[in-house]
Amino acid sequence: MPVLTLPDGAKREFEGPVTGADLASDISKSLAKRALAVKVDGHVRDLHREIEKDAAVAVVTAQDEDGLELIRHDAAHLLAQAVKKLYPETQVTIGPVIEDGFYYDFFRETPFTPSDFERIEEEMHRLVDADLKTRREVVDRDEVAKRFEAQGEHYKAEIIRDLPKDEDVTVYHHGEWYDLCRGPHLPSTKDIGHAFKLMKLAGSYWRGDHRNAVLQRVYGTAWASEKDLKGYLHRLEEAEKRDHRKLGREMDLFHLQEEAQGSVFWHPKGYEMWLSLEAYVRRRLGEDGYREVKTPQLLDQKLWQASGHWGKYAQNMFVVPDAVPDTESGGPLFPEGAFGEDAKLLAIKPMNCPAHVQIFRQGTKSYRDLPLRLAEFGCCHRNEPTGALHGIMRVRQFTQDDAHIFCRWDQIEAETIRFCALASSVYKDLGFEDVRIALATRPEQRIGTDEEWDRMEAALARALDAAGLDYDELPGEGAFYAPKLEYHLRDAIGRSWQCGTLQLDPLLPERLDAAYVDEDGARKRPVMLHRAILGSMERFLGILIEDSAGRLPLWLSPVQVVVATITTDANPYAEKVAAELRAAGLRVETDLRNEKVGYKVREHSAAKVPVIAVVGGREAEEGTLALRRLGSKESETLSIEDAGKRLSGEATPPDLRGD
RNA sequence: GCCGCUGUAGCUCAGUGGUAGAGCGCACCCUUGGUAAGGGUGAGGCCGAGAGUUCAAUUCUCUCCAGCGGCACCA
Repeated sequence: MPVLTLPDGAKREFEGPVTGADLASDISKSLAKRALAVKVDGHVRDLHREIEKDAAVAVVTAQDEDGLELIRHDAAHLLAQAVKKLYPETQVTIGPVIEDGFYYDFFRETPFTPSDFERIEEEMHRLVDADLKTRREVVDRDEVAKRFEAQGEHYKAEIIRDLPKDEDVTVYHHGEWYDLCRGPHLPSTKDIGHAFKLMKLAGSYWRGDHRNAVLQRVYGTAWASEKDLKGYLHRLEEAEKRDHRKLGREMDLFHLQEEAQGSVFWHPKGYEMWLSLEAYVRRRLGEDGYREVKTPQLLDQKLWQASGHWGKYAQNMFVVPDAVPDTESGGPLFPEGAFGEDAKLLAIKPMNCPAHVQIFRQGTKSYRDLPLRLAEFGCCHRNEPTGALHGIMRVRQFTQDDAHIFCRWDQIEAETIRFCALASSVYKDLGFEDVRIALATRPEQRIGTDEEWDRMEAALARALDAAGLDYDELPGEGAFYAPKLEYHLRDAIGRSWQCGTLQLDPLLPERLDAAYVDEDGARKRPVMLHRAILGSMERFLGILIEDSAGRLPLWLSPVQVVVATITTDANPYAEKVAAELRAAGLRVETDLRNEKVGYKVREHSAAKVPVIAVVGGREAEEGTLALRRLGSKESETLSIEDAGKRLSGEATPPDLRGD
């Protein structure tokens, strides 16, 4: 006699075993119609499986998170079913639900093309209309493995062999087709509905390992209703509009070109933005006890060998021989052996830490010098795989807002608290309110004793607690020598970006022989804290552009005001206005072209100029200007002086505001 | 690096086995117009690079390069 407790606390008793479907129709007719599955003690189960025992239950519909997940999971199956029907030689593998949709990985000699989508989608719609009922079957693992093997489904057979031995192996039938699956599933293909769409095609690796076979991945999206699907497609369009590569071109901020793959050409406007951000961070660091340094780009291979980077990361470093290239003989550019064992090789720095240790090592350091905070807007090069490059977000040359804090073990906690406070304040100033912190702890492959790891992890965790910060733990994600903190920022359209980091490092001081003299006169090793707040200037500027959709806060806008004239008669007055606004500290351009003001407004609005000051005969006579804010149709007439005061107030960087 | 797609004017994109087109932008002229496109004229292209097939290749084939989307990577 199971007693089932509904979400509202109501209890229902049944004579004997009951299914989710029975439960739904017992509650209401309309619910029975909409029921997709049933949640039993927190686990989603097939609607037609029996509930034997007392449990907390809830009927799942398309309106629930769980229901949507089921729709997407079934849509993945539907995709596989359609593909198998149209292309029987294809082997199926896995098809999980992902954010906003699903994918399915297939193995196939001839790749799919986007033009296949139409056919596949058509077949999927047909299968939905066919209303194929789902049937769950618990099967014998060896028998079913053989069955898949016999059908040439070698990947499925491999999956079965690797399933945990204590788990039931289940197969789901949708009409004639069936697939190995843990479930649960919708009662029928009809319940998937028609709000799905195949989106894109990509290569992937079997089991995510690049040494394995290449699979064809088909991405799709699926929603509870046509309206939701449309909304999603609309959101994608909106995200495309804020693509920093597109806005960077439209706003004339930067460009990229073949001859400097993965490195950014910053245009005057883009660099204006960079300089504003850099100046802000420089002030914040200066106030917080950091000293800024500048270190060499090219450093001898020997230093990278000593630091340990050569062994582990050489394949991502740019290396040049310290030899004169021979461009005249037509033979090899460098003499034989220029890259050999005894050659002098220089590497362009991929990071700043070894160089900062060199500064620390100059002269004898006392415990009184600690903590020593060395900051650098360090320009680094990393030879990223070509496939990883992406606009200015993932580049080969980038500038980190890097710093290294050299301190004693007992200072780690205080330094971490201090860093967390600074990072939070910077993110807030830059408009990021949703910031998540993660503590990445000891990985499987690591050096050092468990006691040392306990000590390091505890220090970070204590610091976070002391700072009153919530954090998630990321077990196993730490560096091989120490744990680290990661800051993840959520942007205006909900994407998450890892920016800040704080990484403990007892190893590098050891390797590069950094030491200080302690109170008792003994020579001791400092600990290094590698830390960054923005991460990379390039990437962070990209994030700011996308987060704001190009509508940057006034203090970061490269052009803050455009003074646009209505007729050329007002040009001299416009020059006067521009000069006075510049004198008030604003970045101002004039638009004196012989064009209609509507045309000018349109153009500067498209270029995301935050303020347009329109001046004509009336303004010239009165000594005023008409301010039009980006995104507003209203304009406001002010005297030049008032406008200058007000705008320069608004354009003050957040850390310099009096309020 | 791997898989797929793409590469035509500054930008967005049509198009063709017989060496090219639009819109926007740009230049010049007319227009002096009050808040998201006034009109006219004109310049601008080794159709990503190399090889092959062909009487003939921007178009078909191959190789390379780059971009895009994923995968893998991200100290």
